[in-house]
Amino acid sequence: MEQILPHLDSVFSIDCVLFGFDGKELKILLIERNEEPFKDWWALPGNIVGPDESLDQSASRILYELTGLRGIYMEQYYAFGDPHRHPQGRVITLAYYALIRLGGDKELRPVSNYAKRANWLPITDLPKLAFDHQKIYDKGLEKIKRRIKHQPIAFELLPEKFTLTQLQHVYELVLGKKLDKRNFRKKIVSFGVLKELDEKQKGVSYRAATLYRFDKRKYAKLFGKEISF
Amino acid sequence: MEQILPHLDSVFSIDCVLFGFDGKELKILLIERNEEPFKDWWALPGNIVGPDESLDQSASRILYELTGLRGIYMEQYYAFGDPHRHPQGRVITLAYYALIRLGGDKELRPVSNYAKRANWLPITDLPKLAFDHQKIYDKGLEKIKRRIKHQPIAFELLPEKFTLTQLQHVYELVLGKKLDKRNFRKKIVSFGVLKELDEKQKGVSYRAATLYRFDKRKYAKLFGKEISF
DNA sequence: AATATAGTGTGTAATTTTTACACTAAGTAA
DNA sequence: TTACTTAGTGTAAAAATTACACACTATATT
Repeated sequence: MEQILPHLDSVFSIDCVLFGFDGKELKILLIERNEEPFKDWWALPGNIVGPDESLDQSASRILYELTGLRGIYMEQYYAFGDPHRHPQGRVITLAYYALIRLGGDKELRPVSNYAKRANWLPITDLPKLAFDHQKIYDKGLEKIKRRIKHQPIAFELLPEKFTLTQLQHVYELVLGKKLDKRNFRKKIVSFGVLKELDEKQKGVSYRAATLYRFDKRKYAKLFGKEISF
Repeated sequence: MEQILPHLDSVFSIDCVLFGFDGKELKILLIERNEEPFKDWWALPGNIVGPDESLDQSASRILYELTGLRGIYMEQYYAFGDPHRHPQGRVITLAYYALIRLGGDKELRPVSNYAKRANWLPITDLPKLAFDHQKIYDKGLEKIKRRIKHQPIAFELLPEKFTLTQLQHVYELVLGKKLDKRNFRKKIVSFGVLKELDEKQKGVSYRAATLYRFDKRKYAKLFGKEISF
């Protein structure tokens, strides 16, 4: 029923669960709040949707403002709207997730005014979160667990060139279980979306592994066909 | 960023894609609008979220108001928020779907004021829809196509007691393709969530089929394990 | 130069799952 | 009794999944 537009007080926000991978651990970006309510608590970064933005644009802007990153795969996954989720009024929030490779080159642009600091914290040891952010995070993790089985999102967590072992490591962390090396390789290669490079891994004190790259062109051709883990 | 609650004009609505099955066709419930904009167009039923409702509660209320139905499996699936999706202002809408068995017993309670009429229309022959409702519907259909492969939602479209042929018919309509009878039966029975009844189908002019019922208890036990079509 | 170390990279057999496919049985209607 | 219509069933071939172990290579250490 959209033909009547009453004058309402309501706030619509976006919260982001930014999953980061540094080669070792899965982490999420949290901010330490500097204002009431939940002053000094850790919270998911989020912001209010502007009047002239689409939701995806808004999510991209928010991600950019908080991290300086652009061009990251992001997707909305759930709306949270319990009337009491925010102590100061009705705030409906739409959750997005993003997957980001951490470390090395680009560091995060320091984050704004409303937070004391921002930090990447390992998901294995998260603090208590403000508002219903634990719920939002839980649902986000659940979502990427499902999605990594069917869509090529694991590559977003890795550098452009990566080894099969690194890729397997990402799958294991997200799915929360060990995978068999030979079977993993067989399957992931059989999808035909990896390009084997001539290059080898550098800087390791053991036999260097072959580097691969995710081949977007090949993946585009497969579209419609489902990958399945 | 939820600590500041500015005074904003924004409207948050819910639109429902109600899929109905009458034993033959898949249909959705549409209303014919009686007011500008899009007067005389067909549109998805929807309404504005009340200030003290959770989103799910709101969706249930809206479904109830529009159809008189309660206790229906509903799920939110996507938020649509293009700034220009509504010609009169910013309206962000959250889409829900519901699956309903039509016909026989309970008829729809006539629907309110803002629509000339409401009607179940077969999805094979839909009219042009108001606003971005075609997009909302498309995404909804896509969603249940995915979901019917992994979750027992097909049963919501059928009466409590149903035949395997009817069940197969539902899968075929939703997935949009023919399935092999023997393989379908083998698989669906192997999930172990159907209870075979002593009863037979009635009122057909040919051999009557055995009736089955979806066994929620058995399904609950399987939880965690994934069904897969 | 020899050795220790640590991760890379590979094949196969057994099992399970999926697919393709056609006829008889049962009930109703004429 | 016959015609009609749908119910209900099995098997063999192909494909996918699983479980499983060792030799190779590069570097670091002595």
